[in-house]
Amino acid sequence: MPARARRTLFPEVVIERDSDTEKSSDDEEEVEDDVVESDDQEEDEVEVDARKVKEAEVSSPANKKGKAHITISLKKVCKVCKRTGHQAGFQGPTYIDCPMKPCFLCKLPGHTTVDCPHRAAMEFGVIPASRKRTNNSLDYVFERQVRHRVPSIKPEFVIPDEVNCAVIRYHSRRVTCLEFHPTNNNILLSGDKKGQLGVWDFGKVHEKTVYSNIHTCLLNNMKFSPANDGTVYAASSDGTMSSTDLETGLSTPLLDLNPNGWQGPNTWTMLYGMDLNAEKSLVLVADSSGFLHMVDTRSNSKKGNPVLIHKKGTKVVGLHINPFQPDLLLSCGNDHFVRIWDIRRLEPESCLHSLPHKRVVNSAYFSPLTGSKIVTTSIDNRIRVWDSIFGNLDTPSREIVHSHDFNRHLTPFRAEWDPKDPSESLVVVGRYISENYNGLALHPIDFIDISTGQLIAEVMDPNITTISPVNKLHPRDDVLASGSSRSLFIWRPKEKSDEVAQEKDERKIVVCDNRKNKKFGDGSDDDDDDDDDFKSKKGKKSGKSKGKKPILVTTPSSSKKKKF
DNA sequence: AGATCATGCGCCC
DNA sequence: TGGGCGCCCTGATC
Repeated sequence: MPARARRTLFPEVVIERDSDTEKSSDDEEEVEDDVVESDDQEEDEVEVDARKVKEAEVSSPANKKGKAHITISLKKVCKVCKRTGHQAGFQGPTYIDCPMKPCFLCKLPGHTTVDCPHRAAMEFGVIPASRKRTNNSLDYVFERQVRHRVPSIKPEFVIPDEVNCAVIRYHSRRVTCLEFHPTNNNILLSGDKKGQLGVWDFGKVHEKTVYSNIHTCLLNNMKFSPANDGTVYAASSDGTMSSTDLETGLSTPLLDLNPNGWQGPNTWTMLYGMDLNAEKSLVLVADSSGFLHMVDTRSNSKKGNPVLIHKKGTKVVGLHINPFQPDLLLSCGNDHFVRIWDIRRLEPESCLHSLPHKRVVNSAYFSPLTGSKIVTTSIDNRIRVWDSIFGNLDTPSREIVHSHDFNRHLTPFRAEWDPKDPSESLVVVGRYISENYNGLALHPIDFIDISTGQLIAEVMDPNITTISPVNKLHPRDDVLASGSSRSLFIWRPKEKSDEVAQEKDERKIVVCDNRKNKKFGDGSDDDDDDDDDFKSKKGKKSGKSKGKKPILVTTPSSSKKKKF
């Protein structure tokens, strides 16, 4: 597997052990504080031998209030653990870990990220559950009613792996969510941290609209109305849930949890998870204090009282209605739990199942066709899979180690199903950790077979050096949409996008700069810019390959895409 | 090129 | 139980 081969790209790093490192870290910190504000005069005095510096630090009686007596160049100090003798950070496109910290990927002790076995081949990260045969009535129901809907032969996966078109700096803040139009194959909706809603016709690359007056902050989730595909519901951190007409941009607030405006951070409530129940014409939204709210879309009025579905005071970040049995609701949140509910009997403590996680859960989804599997993404760097909601739910069927750490500046990662995969085993998820790809530090978007934990494809483009935490697969076409920082990208399978490119005389890349900044292009019409802008700013961590246009996308191997 | 900032969650007292 | 502090691969801007 090429992933394994990739490992050879990592230089062997031998770090000399500093014999003093165990000593008094408190002192060190105090000294450092002083160092930062110290005077310049003595700058030249101190010399660079790390060991010497160390001794100086420990022995110097740094006076608490006044000036420090010594000035030390911080160059030789590890920026992670503040110790000397090694340094963490990028060296070219390769990140060198701080050896004092546990593995950044699997979080287990005994090795650093570079040596982590999960990094080389993802399937090593799979922790299978012991096979439990319960033979209870739910198993029986599953075998009888659901099993036949799950195809036993896995189809070939088609991986959209080449950037077909992109909108750079479309949003003025990072992208938070994406949604494909239910009937128009070329429309992609995107929400951002500022509450703006983007409508992009990626078939005619230049056609794009941004509605900026719907919400005032983070657009956390949106869904199309099943009754009318011109209407979108959106939940926002401004505490409102709205219904918007895409044609006119007219928006109606259906729920406002902060009717009295800002009364301080303790009273402000935000809306996160949201989903719809078409049968009952309900919008379900969950807030930042553990409650679920329901709104009837026929009367546009609240239905019932809010129900506490997660620990009081914690965010409920995700809701999902079971596609096969719409009375089943899945919720997940910051209390480290995923819960399954029957919305006909919604009361606190009445959940059908609680699925415990080690850390905050970013997302939890039923499988898109039969609704019988569950995939969750948690910030403990694990994707968890339950193969059947009718089976034993005590432990997940598999845990897949995957780098999608929490970072306050990134939209939380979510593993998303491929809605077209009849075997319900393909999932996309962005990767946090970077890898050295021909001299570039890139963060790929991973396609994972959750039935085995195998990494099917890692999709990246040398021009996209930012992390892509938001990804969505098209419900009908072989298209992947991804949101990376403020930009949106549409990926198609390589062959196909070549055809499309030949057929069309369209520009693929649009730079949509919301600010009045001239730096991009020459101040002329945005739409006249092209690929140069696409590449421009990038390459911070990139080593060599600057000017050339390398192969766009790599997948582990071509054979992998086929034959299952 | 380097400094600055934005600002969520875990953990510790 | 709650406030305060610290943070490992960010990204944009100046």
